[in-house]
Amino acid sequence: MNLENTKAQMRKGILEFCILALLSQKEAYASELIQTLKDARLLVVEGTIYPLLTRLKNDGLLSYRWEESTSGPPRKYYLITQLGKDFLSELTTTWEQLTDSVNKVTKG
Amino acid sequence: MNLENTKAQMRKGILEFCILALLSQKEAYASELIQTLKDARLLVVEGTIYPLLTRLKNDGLLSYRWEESTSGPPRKYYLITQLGKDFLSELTTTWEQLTDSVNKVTKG
DNA sequence: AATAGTACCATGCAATACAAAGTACCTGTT
DNA sequence: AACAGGTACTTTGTATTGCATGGTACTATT
Repeated sequence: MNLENTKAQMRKGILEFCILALLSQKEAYASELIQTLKDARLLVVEGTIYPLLTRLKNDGLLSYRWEESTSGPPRKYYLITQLGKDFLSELTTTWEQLTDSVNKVTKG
Repeated sequence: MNLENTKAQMRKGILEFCILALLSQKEAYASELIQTLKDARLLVVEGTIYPLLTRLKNDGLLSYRWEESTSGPPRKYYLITQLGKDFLSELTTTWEQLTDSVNKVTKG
């Protein structure tokens, strides 16, 4: 039994929620999202976020546009779609219910 | 993209936490735990909880004892161990930090 | 041209929730 | 005693996801 592993498991599923939430506030590219999440103590790495962004895009929740950068290769800015906003709304409810349930159960 | 699937992913890792928390309050057998979690709107099924309980037992976080029932087959009552209590304490901290981080990120 | 930094992408593995099917025990009815 | 129904525990296989790892490509600086 490994605490780090359990932490990783707890993170499962919430990244999708966090990323949609962040992109609903402001468009961003992958490295930017990683830094934002890192600042909030939510560790994410490239190998996690790139496939996730691609999946969300393929499902129509996100779109993207390329933008040149003055300090490196071009960046892929992701934007949330209307479908993404709708889904985010449902995820918000789900998250609230989940935390409520967990708190009830674990605080006896 | 499926909401039910995402909900299931969000549940990942927290069941371990919930079960340890419930067993720290009172010993219980699997069907009893399923009912308790169901009442708290945390759906769990047999195929999920039995392997989980076995895993927690194998890792020394739980122990169990058999008890005869007057209305069916014998029941396997699980009890939390000291190691389980220590682990639960760490999971509690992890959960609090995680929800705090998610709320900060998603509430912009 | 060589290096360092930034950004994106692909592959393979490990862990877990769940569906589904199966085993076993007990009680009550016929 | 045989059967049906309910309760409880177990096993197997699948899908999904987070992550480690390695790779590609572009830019700027030296």
